[in-house]
Amino acid sequence: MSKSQINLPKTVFSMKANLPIREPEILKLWKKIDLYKQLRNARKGKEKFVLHDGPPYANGNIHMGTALNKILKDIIVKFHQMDGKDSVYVPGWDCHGLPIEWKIEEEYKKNKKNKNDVPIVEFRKECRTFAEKWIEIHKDQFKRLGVVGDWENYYSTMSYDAEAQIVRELGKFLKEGSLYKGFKPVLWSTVEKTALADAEVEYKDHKSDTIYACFPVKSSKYKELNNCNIVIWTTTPWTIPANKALAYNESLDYLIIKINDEGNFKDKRIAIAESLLDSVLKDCEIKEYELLTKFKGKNFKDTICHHPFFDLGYNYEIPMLEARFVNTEQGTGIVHCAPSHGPDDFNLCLNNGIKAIETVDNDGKYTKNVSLFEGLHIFKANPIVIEKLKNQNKLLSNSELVHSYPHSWRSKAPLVHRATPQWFISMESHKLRSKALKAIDETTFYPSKGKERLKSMIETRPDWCVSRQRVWGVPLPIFVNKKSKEILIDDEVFENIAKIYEKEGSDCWFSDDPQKFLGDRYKAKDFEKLSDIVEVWFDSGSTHSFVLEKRKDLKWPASMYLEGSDQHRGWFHSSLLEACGTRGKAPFESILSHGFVVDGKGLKMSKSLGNVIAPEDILKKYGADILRIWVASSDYAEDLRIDYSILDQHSESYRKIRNTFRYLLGNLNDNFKETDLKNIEPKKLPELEQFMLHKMFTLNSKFKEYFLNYDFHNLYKELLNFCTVDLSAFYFDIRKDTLYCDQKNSDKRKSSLALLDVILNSLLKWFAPILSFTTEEIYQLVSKKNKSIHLENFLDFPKKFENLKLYNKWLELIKIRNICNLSIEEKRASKEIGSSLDAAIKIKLDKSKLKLTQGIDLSELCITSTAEVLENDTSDIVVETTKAKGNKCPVCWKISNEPCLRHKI
RNA sequence: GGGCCGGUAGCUCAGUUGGUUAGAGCACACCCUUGAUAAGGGUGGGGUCGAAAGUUCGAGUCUUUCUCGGCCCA
Repeated sequence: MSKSQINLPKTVFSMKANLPIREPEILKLWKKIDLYKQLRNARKGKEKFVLHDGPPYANGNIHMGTALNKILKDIIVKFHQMDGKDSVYVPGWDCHGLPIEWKIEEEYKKNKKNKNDVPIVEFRKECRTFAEKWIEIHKDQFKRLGVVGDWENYYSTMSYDAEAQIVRELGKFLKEGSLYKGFKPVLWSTVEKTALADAEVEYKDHKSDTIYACFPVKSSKYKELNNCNIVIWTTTPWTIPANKALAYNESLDYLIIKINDEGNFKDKRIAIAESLLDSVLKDCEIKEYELLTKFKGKNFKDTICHHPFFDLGYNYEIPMLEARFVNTEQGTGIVHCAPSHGPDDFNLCLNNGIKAIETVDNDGKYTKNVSLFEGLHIFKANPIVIEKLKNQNKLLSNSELVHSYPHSWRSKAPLVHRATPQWFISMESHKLRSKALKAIDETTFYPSKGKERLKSMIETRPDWCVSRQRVWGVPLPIFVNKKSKEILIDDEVFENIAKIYEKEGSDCWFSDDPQKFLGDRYKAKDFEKLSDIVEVWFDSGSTHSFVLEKRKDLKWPASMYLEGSDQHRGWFHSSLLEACGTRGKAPFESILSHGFVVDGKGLKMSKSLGNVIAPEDILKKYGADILRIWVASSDYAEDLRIDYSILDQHSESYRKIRNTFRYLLGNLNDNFKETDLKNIEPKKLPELEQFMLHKMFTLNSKFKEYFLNYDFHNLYKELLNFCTVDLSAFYFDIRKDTLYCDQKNSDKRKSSLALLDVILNSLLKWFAPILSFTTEEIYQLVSKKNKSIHLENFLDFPKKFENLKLYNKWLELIKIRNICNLSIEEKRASKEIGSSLDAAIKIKLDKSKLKLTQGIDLSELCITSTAEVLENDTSDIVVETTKAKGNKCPVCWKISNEPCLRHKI
């Protein structure tokens, strides 16, 4: 009977979210209305915010890191869009490179097909098809996360115009003269037959053969060294045939000892570092010896040795060279140098006029430059080197050592340093380093620590090696004159190549007549055409040139680059260098870097630990909005933890938010009236509503500040607390009585409904960038405009909502309310009352507080049947709770001796 | 092995220039409600701030060492 008299909430908005089912339907809607196009139209001519997408590699399913990255991007893009900007997002993919080549080769192996039998062009086509396949898969996976972007017109590094522009960019470096041919050892995989990029190298334990070998002194200015043997220690015996020098440190102390043990080395004199004496004696099992001389390293100057294989035809001089990198951590204090097989060796020898030569070929076999070993694979050479040293009586001892050693991340095979011709961009010749450092200073970093990280890398990095000896990439557009050995530098030729690529892609470089690229002014027979390709970091480092600059809907530089913190050495780094080299400026105004996704304990996800969570699992179990909450609520400046208990927690928060919306919709009966906030006159509303408007005004200010600083975890927390603390436990709870039990047209009820409208509107917009699906679900329900929530703007809260004086007064009232709650709870605990409406409270306040309560119904505020306010002598707030006496109104359940004023029965 | 960053209640996070008994929400426990109901309200128990030492009248906040974790590099 009484239920018919009250206004209970009614809405079609269900409590159960069912996101995994509902979200795909919303995706269909976005597709149907072509949301991205509408977003662009809605902001035509407005200030642009361009978040330039760092291209993921088109290979394999997305993981949590990718999902985090895309969601974070999407949240930021949506924030700026709702802030009134033309917030453009063009997704892209990185397509060239080794991992895809490797996949195709794997397939060949499965099908017993030999890669060398396949024409390059055909192989490249397969790579392209492979990348295309994964782009499509990625696209669907990213869309499912709620990411809105120009999916139809995405960019890729393998598109013809991208390949063409990459050639133009390289042309700029060539023309400038900062791209040069160098020759140096690079980490080489004899399995993949390629040089490896830094990012492709992983260090793990490896068992190496170790040897102590003797280099007899041929001549020395320091007479004590004559007839002496210089002892070296190495973990790579196979590099001994390539030895060209020995290195010492002039500041170290060295010893000459005479071995007295019986055997092949009896009476032999050896030189080693003093501090390594004990370990050498132990390793070489030298028991009896005589200390002859102690001397400073500088005495090694101008000493010449013989190669241990001198008698086997290695009859050249081995000079001893001073080097600072020699230390006494391990070995003998003298280091054997093979300029073809180590960067330190290479540089030291280069500075002393000893050139590196090709000693090992692509397959890892010794070349004809290495006598006795030609054709032998280096990984099979150690025993032979050891055998020959033994035969020559130059081997003091040999053993094995497990140590950290570079391996290929793909094949897991150990790598070697091997001298190869390579192409470099100089950091110094055209001041690239200083240009880049200046550009970093002009960039805003979120978090700020990113600036130092990138800076210190640029400060110390060597020249940029941009060549790779592979096939799936953009060919280096280089012709070398056969006679003069000079590089052909001609804008017309570069542009001709670019034009050709724009039409047909870069495959033709490998198949067509070179004359096609040279044009009429040069003769193909005069030039050697390079077959190297450009390393992929140059590809992605050039995206700004073929995406930001070329597309009319974008701008250069981008407003923001956003990637994982590893990209300080990756995309941030290569983009910075490429743009500074070609344009003198960074291609970005700001950089946002985020941490890595780790498990609930802070450990990295790995198959072996079994702690891997895939985005797909989360979408199936929770839905994208929960994942988006996880992104928004985590502090991306650090690593981001995730596991199912964390997701459960966010899932609970989501329900709280959803029920907040449900309460609003229910009381509004799904009739949302969009009111212009400017038309609301706070002074005409009850104080409680005024208080809430002030709250929302300040919340909105904080919201703006947080979002402009990309401080989402604090922003989300603020919104969540508003829902739980200010709405659910306070405003909603108090206003239930009015909303349910007042006459439909009572002023107070109408005021409250008006506020509910404002709250609903605000929450929808505040949450839209994060809860993209749920806010859309609600907006479709209540908006009569048939348009997406994401097309809306954030609300502008008029200054008149701010009322600090009233706010402070109400903070005092809330303090009183809290004390009342304590008192009521006591009576509840002792079972005297149950519901707070069973209570009648007496509140004793001092004069000043008493004054505050004038015109305030504290029974309404505390949700009790009655509240009596009395004056107190002290400043204490004293509350006394008793069981309310009288009759319970069957409608509003308030207990009173008087008949209910609102509900006359 | 080196460089950088980080370790605050079970969880996600606040803690301004070092200064009173370290905060919030969630989770948990108990109670109430049954007119937001696989909802809602109230109350409460949880940290000594990764560990140790030091500087200081006073340190989560500064220094050093150690430890654990992450990223990068070798």
